[in-house]
Amino acid sequence: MTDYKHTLNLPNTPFPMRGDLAKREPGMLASWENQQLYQQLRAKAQGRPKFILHDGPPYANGNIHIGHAVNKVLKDIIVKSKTLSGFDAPYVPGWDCHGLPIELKVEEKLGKAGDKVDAFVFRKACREYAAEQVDLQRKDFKRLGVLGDWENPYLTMDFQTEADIVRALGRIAANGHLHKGAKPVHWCTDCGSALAEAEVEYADKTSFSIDVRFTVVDESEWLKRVPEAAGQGELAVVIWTTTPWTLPANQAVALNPELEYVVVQTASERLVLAEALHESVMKRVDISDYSILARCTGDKLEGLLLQHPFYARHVPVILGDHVTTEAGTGAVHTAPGHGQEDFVVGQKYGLAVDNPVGSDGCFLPNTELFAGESVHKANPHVLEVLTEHGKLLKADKLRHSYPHCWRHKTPLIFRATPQWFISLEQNGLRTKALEAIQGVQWVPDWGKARIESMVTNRPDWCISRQRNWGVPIALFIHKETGALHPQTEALIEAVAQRIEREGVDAWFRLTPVDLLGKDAANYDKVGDTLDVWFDSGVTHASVLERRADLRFPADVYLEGSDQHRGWFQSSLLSAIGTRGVAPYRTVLTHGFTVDGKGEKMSKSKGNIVAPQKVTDSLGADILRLWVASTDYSREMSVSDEILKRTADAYRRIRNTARFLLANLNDFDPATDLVPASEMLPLDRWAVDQAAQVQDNVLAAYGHFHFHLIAQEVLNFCTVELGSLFLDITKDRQYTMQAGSQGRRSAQTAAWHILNAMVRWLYPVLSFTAEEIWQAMPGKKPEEYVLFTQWYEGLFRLDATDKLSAGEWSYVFTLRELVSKQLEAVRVAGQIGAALDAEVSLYYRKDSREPGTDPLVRLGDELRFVLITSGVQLLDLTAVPDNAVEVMEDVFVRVTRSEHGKCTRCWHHREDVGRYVEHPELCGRCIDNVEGVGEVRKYA
RNA sequence: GGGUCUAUAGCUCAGUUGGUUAGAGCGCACCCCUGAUAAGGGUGAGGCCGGUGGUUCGAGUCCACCUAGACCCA
Repeated sequence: MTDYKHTLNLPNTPFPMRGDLAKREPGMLASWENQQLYQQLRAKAQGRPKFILHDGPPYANGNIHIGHAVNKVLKDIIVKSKTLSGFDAPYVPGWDCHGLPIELKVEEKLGKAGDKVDAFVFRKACREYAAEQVDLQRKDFKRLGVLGDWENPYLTMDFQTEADIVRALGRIAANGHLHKGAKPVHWCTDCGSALAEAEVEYADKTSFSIDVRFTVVDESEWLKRVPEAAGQGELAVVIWTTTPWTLPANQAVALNPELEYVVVQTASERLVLAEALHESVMKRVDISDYSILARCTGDKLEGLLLQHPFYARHVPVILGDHVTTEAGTGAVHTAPGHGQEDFVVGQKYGLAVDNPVGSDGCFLPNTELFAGESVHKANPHVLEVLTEHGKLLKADKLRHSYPHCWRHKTPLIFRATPQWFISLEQNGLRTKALEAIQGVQWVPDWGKARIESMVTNRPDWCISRQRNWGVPIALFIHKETGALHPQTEALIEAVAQRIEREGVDAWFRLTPVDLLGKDAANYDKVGDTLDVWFDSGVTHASVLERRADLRFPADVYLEGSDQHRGWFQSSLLSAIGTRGVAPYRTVLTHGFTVDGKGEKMSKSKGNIVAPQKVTDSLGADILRLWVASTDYSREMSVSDEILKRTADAYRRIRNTARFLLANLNDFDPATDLVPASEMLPLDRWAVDQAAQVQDNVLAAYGHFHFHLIAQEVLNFCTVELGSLFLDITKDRQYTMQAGSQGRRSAQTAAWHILNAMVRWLYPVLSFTAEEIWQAMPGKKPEEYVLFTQWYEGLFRLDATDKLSAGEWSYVFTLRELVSKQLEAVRVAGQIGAALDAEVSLYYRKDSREPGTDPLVRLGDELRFVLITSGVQLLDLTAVPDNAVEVMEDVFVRVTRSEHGKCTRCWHHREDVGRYVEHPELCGRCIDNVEGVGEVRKYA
């Protein structure tokens, strides 16, 4: 048997079937870095319209987790797709570098600042620690294939940035949003200091548990609202508390507006309690003989006045959702100076934030009855006083979980201390922010309602921290009046200039005389630092406005859904507070990453997927494809199975590209490209399909619907290419003469498709797309995919085409039906490959006029479309018994071909064996091997 | 406990303004090919559309409640 294999144009490519991504991606990254891909791109994109995605800074502590990876990859996809859309889309990554978590890490090594170590030394160590963390995280982010200005990121601890943060504070003050107030914080009386949340630990403690009467001041007012409450003895609302020492600071009693309350008549008095709790309370206070006089919901009682149990003052009934029926009486003693919830509800009602307790935990000298007593020891005295006034209904002890100092292990108290706030009301910040929210596009749209309700309900923003590692609240306040220095704006600028040179230490080093001269004696230098949310919140000023490659406002902010409370809000409020407009045009949100069951990841569950592990085993492109395949607007599930499916999809896409490349191995677009008008109809159809896919892909990139892209491209690879175009054109690719029009036409289609596809893929599969690009034949218009824009060489079928899109669709439907019949015959053992078979189609003769019937037009070439050795078109009247009706009045009969098999093209043809020179070939192949070559008109 | 959101085949996702037997790709099973070969082609089996009520001639789509999960609060 003669070997004709060398006469075929078989596919060939060095592009490997397996990506080996984990091993090869790092090399590609190194090469891009050497070539300064990002910097080159910036130069190329100079002058194009800008698209600014502003990076929300991750906190510079700890390894990156899968949520970070999702966030950065999504940003990268956006930046790259916008670049391919013709924008100049810079990406400047950032880090959040100040704050408590870093301080705590440094404390572990050095001890507390001002205690074991000097504050300046401490801050230096913090700066060094943060820089190390930035390096670690940067390495992991880069490994994901995220392209950006990694050598020149923004850090909130850059001197320039620190200075700009102070300036932003100055603008907020100048615009009248700053105010000084008090707020309850966890306070350790042994430390003499506030504690952060992370320094608080919970332990069991035995406390007093008391029920106290708050007697109604004016019973007639009460009866107007609840007439049935008329009865015997005093009328009192009962509260329950475990901290008797907070009663001197009481300012109100809170009820739940929707909860049902009852007035209970006992032998001697009337008590107001929550309906749901009255039985347990009456049992606790040992009263069994009682009846219910009246009932009403809490909202009916708002504003009524009660008598403070031992001071000569009246306190109001207020309403709050925080009141529950879990414990107590359903009426909550409210001391805004001693409780977080009390403080918040107190702000709503304008209650005084009274704090009669000093930093040493003793009542201040002017505290009536209790002056000088330690709060830890005052409880029995409070009980005595209550008893004297006849207000103590019941006293008991209770063991419960209570916050303690992590160092001293002593119980903490809540104590209001002076703090700086950005006021939501005093200069209309809330109203302006709510207005600005209307002008921003929120994606998904429920993000708008979410931030709206948060801005509507949030209390003033407490921006001060009593900490060392942070940007200072660089203000001077008058020793007597507490007012800001009249020259605050100028002073802030002077301080900012020093910070620009020396960092935040400049402030801590500064003595007031340096700036204020002899006026210094009248002013105090504020020692607090800023909440780190302020640092990151004002990056619209310290980064967007400051850097020449960026601009304010950003087009897009993109973060996890938790940032409606965090960065989206801190950025909005600070931008409104400094310049009156929102810092972003669009806010995109992504969901959190969960496991395969939809549950959150945790060490204890052992369901954590680490991005480093994925990149080191499957590769970054697989991780990126997973991100792109997942609908990020809800929770994003990852598991081993999901990643395995993702890797499957990747292989399909990769192999499709590989096969396209393999068929283009001898193709030079400069000389071999067939003009669109001269391409074969099937090839034009394939390009038309690609054009449709491109429309969808570009629309999806535009709407940030990346998961549709992954589906679209995979489907295209599988169906239009794998099942149809590539399978059908193999015959032409392999058997026709290398330079024939039929083969060059197929290659031209493959060329167009590959050019389009490599760009669709790039934003997601950056490594693989670049690898494809490098493997493509011909002279490239650009060295890197990212330097190009979406491919414009695709086209749609039009009226001049020999077969319309609808006709192709009909042909392929018929092909599917024929396949089913082929399968039946194959399973029956009569054929193996489809080329072993011949097909007869029976249908109405009147429907197959040469001009109207696409099958008749295809003629003999229909056999190539069906990949069978022969096709006969016959009239319905001739249909034999063994034909199968596959659609109405269309019958198919599949038979095994009786002809010899051409060893070259594998078709079974009548003329095989007829030619002496080549007894194993069909006439078509002989023509292709040594004649002028076959001509194809359609497929 | 409150607010916001989610729930469609084993997996990832489509399902227009409510309208026929709920779709795709992957995976799975089986068959074929061996000139894409740790590839490729074909056929097929998989869904009480989270649950229960309701509105409607008609509900995966609208409403209420419930369950599970996520985020933010408390």
